[in-house]
Amino acid sequence: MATNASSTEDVPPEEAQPTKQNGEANQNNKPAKDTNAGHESLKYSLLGPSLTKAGQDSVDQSKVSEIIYEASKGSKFFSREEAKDKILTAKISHILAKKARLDKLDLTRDLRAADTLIAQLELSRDLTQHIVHLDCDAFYAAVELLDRPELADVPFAVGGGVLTTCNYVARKFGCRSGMAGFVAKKLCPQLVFLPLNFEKYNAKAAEVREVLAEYDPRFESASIDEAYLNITEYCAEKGMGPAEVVEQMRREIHEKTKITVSAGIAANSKLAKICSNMNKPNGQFVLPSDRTAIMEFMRDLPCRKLNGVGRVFERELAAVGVKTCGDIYGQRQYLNQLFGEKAYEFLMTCYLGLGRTSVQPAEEYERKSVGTESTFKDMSDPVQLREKLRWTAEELEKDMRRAECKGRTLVLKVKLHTYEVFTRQVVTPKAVYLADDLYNYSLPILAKLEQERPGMKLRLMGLRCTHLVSTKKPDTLAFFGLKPRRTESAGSADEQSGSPHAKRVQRDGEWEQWPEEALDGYELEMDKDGTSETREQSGSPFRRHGKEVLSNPTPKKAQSVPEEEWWDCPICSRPQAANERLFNEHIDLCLSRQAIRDTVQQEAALSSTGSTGTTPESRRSGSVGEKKRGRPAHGRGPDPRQKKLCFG
Amino acid sequence: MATNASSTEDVPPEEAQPTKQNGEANQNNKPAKDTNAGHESLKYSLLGPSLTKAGQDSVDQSKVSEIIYEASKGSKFFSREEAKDKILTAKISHILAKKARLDKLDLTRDLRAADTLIAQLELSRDLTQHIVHLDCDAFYAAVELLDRPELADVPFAVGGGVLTTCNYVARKFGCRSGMAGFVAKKLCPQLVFLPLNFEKYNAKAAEVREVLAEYDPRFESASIDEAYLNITEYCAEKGMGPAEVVEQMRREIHEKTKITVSAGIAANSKLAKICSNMNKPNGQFVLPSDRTAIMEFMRDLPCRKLNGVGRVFERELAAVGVKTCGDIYGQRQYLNQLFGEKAYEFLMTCYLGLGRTSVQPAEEYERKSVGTESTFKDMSDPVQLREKLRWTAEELEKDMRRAECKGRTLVLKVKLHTYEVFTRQVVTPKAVYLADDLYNYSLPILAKLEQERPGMKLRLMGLRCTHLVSTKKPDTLAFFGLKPRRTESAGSADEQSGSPHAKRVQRDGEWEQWPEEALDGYELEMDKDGTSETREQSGSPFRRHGKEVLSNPTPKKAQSVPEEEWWDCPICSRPQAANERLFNEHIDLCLSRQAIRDTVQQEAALSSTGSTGTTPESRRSGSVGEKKRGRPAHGRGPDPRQKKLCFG
DNA sequence: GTGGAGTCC
DNA sequence: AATGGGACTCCAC
DNA sequence: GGGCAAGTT
DNA sequence: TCGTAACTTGCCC
Ligand SMILES: Nc1ncnc2c1ncn2[C@H]1C[C@H](O)[C@@H](COP(=O)(O)OP(=O)(O)OP(=O)(O)O)O1
Ligand SMILES: Nc1ncnc2c1ncn2[C@H]1C[C@H](O)[C@@H](COP(=O)(O)OP(=O)(O)OP(=O)(O)O)O1
Ligand SMILES: [Mg+2]
Ligand SMILES: [Mg+2]
Repeated sequence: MATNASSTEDVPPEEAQPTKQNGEANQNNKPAKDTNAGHESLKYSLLGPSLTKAGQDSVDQSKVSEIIYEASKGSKFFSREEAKDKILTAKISHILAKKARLDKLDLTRDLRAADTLIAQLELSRDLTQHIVHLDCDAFYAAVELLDRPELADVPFAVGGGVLTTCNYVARKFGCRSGMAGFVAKKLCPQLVFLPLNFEKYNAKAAEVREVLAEYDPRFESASIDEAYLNITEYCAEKGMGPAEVVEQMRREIHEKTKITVSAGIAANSKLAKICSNMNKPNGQFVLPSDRTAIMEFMRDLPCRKLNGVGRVFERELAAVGVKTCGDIYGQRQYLNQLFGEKAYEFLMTCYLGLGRTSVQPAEEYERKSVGTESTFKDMSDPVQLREKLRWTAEELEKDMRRAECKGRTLVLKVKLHTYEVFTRQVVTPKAVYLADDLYNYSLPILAKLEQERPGMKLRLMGLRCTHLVSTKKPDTLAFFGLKPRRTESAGSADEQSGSPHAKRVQRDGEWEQWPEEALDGYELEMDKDGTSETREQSGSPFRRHGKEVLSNPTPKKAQSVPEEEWWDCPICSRPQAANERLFNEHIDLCLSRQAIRDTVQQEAALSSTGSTGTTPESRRSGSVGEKKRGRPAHGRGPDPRQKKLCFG
Repeated sequence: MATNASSTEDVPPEEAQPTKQNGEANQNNKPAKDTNAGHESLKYSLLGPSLTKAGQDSVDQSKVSEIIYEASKGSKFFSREEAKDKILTAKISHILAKKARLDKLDLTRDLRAADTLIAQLELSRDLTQHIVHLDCDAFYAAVELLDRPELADVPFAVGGGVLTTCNYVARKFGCRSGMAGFVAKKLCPQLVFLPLNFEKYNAKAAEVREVLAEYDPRFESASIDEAYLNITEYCAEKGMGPAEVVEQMRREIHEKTKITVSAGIAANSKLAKICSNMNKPNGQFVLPSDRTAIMEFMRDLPCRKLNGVGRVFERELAAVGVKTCGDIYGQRQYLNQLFGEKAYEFLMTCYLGLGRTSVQPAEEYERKSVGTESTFKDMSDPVQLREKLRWTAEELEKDMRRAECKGRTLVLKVKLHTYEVFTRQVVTPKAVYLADDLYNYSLPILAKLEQERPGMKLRLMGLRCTHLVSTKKPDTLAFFGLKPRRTESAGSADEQSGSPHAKRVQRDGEWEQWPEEALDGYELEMDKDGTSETREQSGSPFRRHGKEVLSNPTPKKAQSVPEEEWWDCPICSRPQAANERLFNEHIDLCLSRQAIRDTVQQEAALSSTGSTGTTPESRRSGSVGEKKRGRPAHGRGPDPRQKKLCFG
């Protein structure tokens, strides 16, 4: 139990700087402290990705770290982590070297560029909106607790092999999301394991959203247990303050759903997200919409708290002297060169505490991929692998049906027994979704992989479709503002096995049952003392905790919408609004689809604020919808839930 | 007469590289070749700014250079040029040093950024349009020749102190635009000097434009003697090829106006501009709208031929190994760091041979400044200087009346007897244009300047208004497409001495006569043997060869336009369309005028192609006007005549 | 925003 | 003896 | 566009 | 009890 300096807090270890001290150590030809220093960062890494985000601390991280380290030592997983840690350490010293070389250069240009950017960004600051980020407390655990009230005071976790979450009792022991079950058990031998019940979580999530819609009908579901709301309008109408509104909302959620939520209230979504973690669980935090208050808040905020900053980036930043967001300013002249344009701009907005002030329903975003993957016992037999691929393809077909789309490229993913991951993709001659197609097109690349590494032993296989084309009718949904969901899609346009199969049950995110594959059935039900050790079954078709795009529940009145006519694009076969000009525009667009897509994307990235790009979609907006200032009704933009490092 | 290597052609001298050779020379402590090397670049510089553009060569530049050098030697002007040359040489060695330091760095990121940019730009290539650049041959000279046919075969120039142009006979002697008269006389003792007659040039220019309107009613006047046309439509309608059309057009111009023009035909305006110089005079050149043809054309094109590349940039580029546009590619990883974002992007588009394919009438651009300046005998007496300032202010008032605008900031410019130039500006508490105001507001900054440099001796004084506010009614002119000019502006909105004084005579660019200031009258008429050396009088109110925005002549039918109503913005006092939404939008905008202006500007610069910014103006466009593909009816954009290095 | 430099006609 | 005038853009501060 | 690393829930 | 699954973005080649 090495009680080294600064290891009782969840702060990252100091980077071993190539200083004189280190040089001296090398002179001795004996890296005395190096073994230890190596452990430092590795141990920190082993703490897992969800470290600071979990909210509750007051845990002796050094003990936790030690236990995890001991539990992990020697495993293949550990080796892999070790290797990655080495690589990262090398990468960081490379960064530092580059910074040193950069220092010899004249950086005034970069400095001024940064200041210009800051000034420009500052102009875009909007403090007029009240954005709320809501996050359910220990969500899966909370849901499970409703059915198992006796677990209220005992530490328990949801998920077996890896914890998806655990209750706050368990967190006191150091248990966290993403932690291996057996490690958690070491940390907390009394820990109870519960299996996953996605239906329940989805149903509960729907209940919560039901309440949210009253406060902002255009709220944005950011994940199964999170949402953003813009309550500016609500506050104005009701003559209430934001904190007051959120208290009421949280009370109402608690009453109606019996679960507790935490909330952050701030001028933009990035800040709100950070704030929702401040008073977890069952609390809320208001960051005043005041420039200096925001700047001070950011100044002392550890970078790791930022939404796009994980273990790796945290270490890299710390190495160049950036630990808090306030530190960013002092290093602004390096950041572009060291970390690239995107990260640089992201960090700038973070330093300033800027973020999105728009909030848009999830169904206005375009899903970009559908996939499935599973872990299994090490496998190298080619026949078995083909069986597994077949099975994976069938799983994927189900998901594709549910998603109502096909894919034009197929990605095969494998993880070796060493935890090395490889992916290989093919573009299919046509958009596919049937298991047969998925299998037949992915088989060759699996074969090629086998050839590349003969006798490879797999622990995971996955398939994913990208370059999706929707088979849903309401492709242009967003153009006309929030259209109610009952499209029912009696489509004849894309007859190719049109799968009018997927009917959604209203508002609980369920769908018609698919024939449950009878499989390696571990239908485990863990008892409370956690003795019956069963492998988690993650192959259930209800395992979704990924992308499930549901309409926001309509709060009161259902608005009526005229029945539109649709024309199908001969190129992409997506239905289009029956308007000649628009249709032609779309075809033009489609003809150089990818090219234009890339261009637009890059442009959007370049021009940070306001400018709307050139797609016909964006051209269309502006005539209908909310005229609420600062909350324009966007057409399908990028997915704001994702923490793209880009501001906006 | 030093006949040094490579001095018989108009190529710039080699930069004295800081190579070993140079280092050795320094060891000798005797810069043996340095004196010579210094002369090289200085002589080249003395050749004047309009070197390669003049078109005709086959002149022994070494002789010319030598004569100019000898004629200039010892003058204050020469000293100043010498000093500037030194500074530039130093700057270039600084650039080279930076490049060397850059070489120690990892430039793969910059390299890839450049390649990405190239790819992106390539996507925007539009080869579908036929753009023509027309340029009158030796324009002023050609116009003068019509009245003096006996000068056909004798070398003559227009303008006294400095030649504005000269005929092609004179050019054989090395005479050029911008050359000092006395120098030209040394080069060509027989040279005849003619005084300027701006009325004639403007009238003739209008005649030419009359013809142009038949071929493209939306042609763009780029200067008094140049225009861009998009003849794609015309070609299609008439079933003629571009070369054929342009031949016909040039023939027609020659028949109707008796002057000859040269033309370049290419896929975009940048290329067309270059091409119009290829077969001057009275010739045309077609660059095939074929990617590889264009790339090859650019590959061997000296950078100096590019519209934004002058003497200085040419030398800087040559120093880093970029002499032709093809050379740009090899150095692309350095260009951003060495020359800045704008120059970098500009050079990239040049390497690719890309440029604007849009052409828009001049009246759709917004003038940004109005000014006047004049050179005089060295003057340091404060009283005289005040008189001069007073006179300048009065000149400016006239120009402001003609321009129908006021200015919110005032720029005083002085040139010392040493040719050093200084400017000082003030923002006026309100928009001004009256001579009294101009004088009273600029006097303090003149005084301050006098204080800064006691006893300063001036050779030039100028005043310029910027941040203009128009007092014309049709502020929103561009929104409704090309509106005919007869606005007549019986304005009552801005009553403050509304100056309904400026009435324009139709289509010849003249305006009502202002009381001619009786001044130091040198009403010179030079005789053909050029013995009577008189100082050019440039103070005439008809001296305009600057910005005179005239409507394109309407080719056949005059379109009728409904009489609009105008509301005046309480902030900027500019008239606005009488539409409540638009008006409110405008006011919002005005309230944070500068801030937003800057933002938009920067954004426009950032997002290179297509994206349209966020001003209400730009939002408005798109519903009316040409639906011609690739020729969108723009709202007031930036002035494309100006060679901003930005691609667009 | 200010001042200087470069560019073009 | 002696080197223009109007306008615009970009950059560094 | 392919492959991979990183981040988030 | 034996280190998840689904999804996105960004960088590099
Ligand atoms: N690494 C993970 N893998 C799979 N599922 C996860 C993972 N992390 C979280 N989840 C699931 C389970 C969580 O209950 C749910 C919401 O996550 P999150 O909000 O981050 O934590 P939490 O709601 O469980 O606790 P809290 O928000 O109180 O910290 O998402
Ligand atoms: N410094 C200057 N350089 C060039 N032209 C100038 C200058 N000052 C005034 N002008 C006027 C006179 C020109 O006739 C007119 C058009 O210029 P420009 O087209 O460049 O040359 P040009 O028409 O005289 O000859 P050409 O086009 O045949 O080379 O602009
Ligand atoms: Mg949560
Ligand atoms: Mg000309």
